[in-house]
Amino acid sequence: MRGHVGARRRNTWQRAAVLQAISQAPCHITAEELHDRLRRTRPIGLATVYRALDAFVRDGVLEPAHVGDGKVRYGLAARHHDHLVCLHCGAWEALKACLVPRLPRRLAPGFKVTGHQVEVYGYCARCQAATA
Amino acid sequence: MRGHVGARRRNTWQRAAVLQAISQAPCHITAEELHDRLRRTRPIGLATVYRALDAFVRDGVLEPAHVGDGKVRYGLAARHHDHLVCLHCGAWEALKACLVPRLPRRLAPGFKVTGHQVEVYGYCARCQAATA
DNA sequence: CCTCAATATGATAATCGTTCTCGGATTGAA
DNA sequence: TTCAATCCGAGAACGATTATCATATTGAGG
Repeated sequence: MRGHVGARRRNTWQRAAVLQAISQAPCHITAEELHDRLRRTRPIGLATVYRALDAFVRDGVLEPAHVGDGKVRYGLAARHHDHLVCLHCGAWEALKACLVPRLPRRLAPGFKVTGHQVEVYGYCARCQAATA
Repeated sequence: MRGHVGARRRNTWQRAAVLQAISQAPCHITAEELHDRLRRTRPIGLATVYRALDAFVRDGVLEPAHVGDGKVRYGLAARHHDHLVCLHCGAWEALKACLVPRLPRRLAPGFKVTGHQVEVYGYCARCQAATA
């Protein structure tokens, strides 16, 4: 990783576009999906998208989420990142309700909490039916 | 993914070794770490380790955990998978206490919950000090 | 105890998300 | 306007995981 938490960022249309696209996405989105959307308007490099996402995460604007499919998804830091994940087929869906409404502010000495993500594991209805 | 939830599994020393090594590990472990440990005793293929892990996850014996470093960690399904993750340097540490003691059994129609993982995001003490 | 089809293993190639490299373009403070 | 710091884009490199495939093992049935 490079840069600093409070490092000076330059304003470029690429970063503005990344942030705007993410804020308009219905839910968490991958770097590649973001790249595809942005490219429909103007040419933009994939590496640039990744760099912008990394910078926003460092600045606390975006938060990453993992669903176990090998891709990192990004969303605004204020949004929830709770998912149901099927251990059999890997299918996942976002949960509307937040499972951890009151997160302790001091979980470890000096650690400043800014957000969280919950992955709930189990078996989806379809996989259960297929093996009943 | 291959295999079935209730598929017939054969007993091989490789799978037994994988399960034993994981149950003895102090905390969540990656496939590569597992492979290195197992290889100290007997030769075993990395692909075999991955296949065994996948099978155990499908059978509900193991659960995956993600810390955002691009590697999947595995642990017994009963264990907690709560982590503090620094958004700046990527450092992480496991939490002893479980943040979601009472998970609702019915989050979605037909979904059978077996476990969960919480990632708490923020900034570690060192990164805060470095940019104060 | 044998047979044999189903399944597992291992070495390695392939995949694919992500990061790195580097020459050239932009930004913004002075 | 100047210019150093920073960013961009294209593609190579990287690394974790998965696929391939020939061979070996397992275990239910005879």
